[in-house]
Amino acid sequence: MPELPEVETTCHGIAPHLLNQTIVKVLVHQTKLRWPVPAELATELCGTAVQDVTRRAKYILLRFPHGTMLIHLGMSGSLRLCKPYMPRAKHEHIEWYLTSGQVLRLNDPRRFGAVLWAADDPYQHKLLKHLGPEPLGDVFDAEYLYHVTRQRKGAIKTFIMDSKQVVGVGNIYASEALFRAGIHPARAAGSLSRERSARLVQAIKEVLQEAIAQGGTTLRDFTNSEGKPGYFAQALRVYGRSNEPCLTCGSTIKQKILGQRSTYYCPRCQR
DNA sequence: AGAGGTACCTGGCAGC
DNA sequence: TGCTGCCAGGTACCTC
Repeated sequence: MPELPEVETTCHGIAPHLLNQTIVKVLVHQTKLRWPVPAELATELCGTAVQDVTRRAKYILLRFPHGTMLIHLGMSGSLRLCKPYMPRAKHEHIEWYLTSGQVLRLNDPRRFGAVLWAADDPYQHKLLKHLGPEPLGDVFDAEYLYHVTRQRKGAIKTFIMDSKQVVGVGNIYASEALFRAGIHPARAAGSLSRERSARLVQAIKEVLQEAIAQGGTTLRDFTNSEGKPGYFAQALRVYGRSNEPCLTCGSTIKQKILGQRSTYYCPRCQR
């Protein structure tokens, strides 16, 4: 579930419920996420208030007076606001009790997600420090993409999924953006012209913005912070459509593995 | 430096 | 019904 639009949707959904709320209690039921959940999380947060809720790449940042909590949803994570009397669901590993009477719960079946603590500037944290520009920001433009892809022989799809180059482009939206830009996913990144770089940047921004506007993708079970599904799944043009007709030209959508990830494309529209 | 592979983990599904 | 094998939206880290 969590690609950038899902994380943005989650962030947006939880922010009003968390801002200025004091943490009453933290319960960590499972410390084994991608990295061990730091012990100070359960102690240091109590009695302090959430000052800000922001996002950097796919990390959700909750700022407190004395540090920042980083939450990554990994491959299967979700955050949900509940009433304390609602029974804890399977895989709800961490609970943050708020003065409002609500509880924020982290559910993550595959446990690829992470909850970390940054006492100092979170942007200097090891995991955030080397991230590339935000895909929806001004830094990520045609000239940038053209410049950083020069001499690169690897596939363009793998390149745009590399968070050191640009963050937030996951497997689904990489396929979708390349389809919209008419670029074959296996094409060498360095072979893109200025014009095609511009088209790809535009397509990435569009596909992400549309998905955010519609509340994220529904694949198997994505639900936003209120438990409602996203509605972008129906807008996917190539992802998950192998052997179905291309919506533009009618050719058969192909699937191949690139960088160990399933990739979908139209062999006629994408060159 | 860049490219490619591996690891972390559970659940759902197809096929037998 | 139950087993096995495969696949899944991320990404840090390792080796070549």
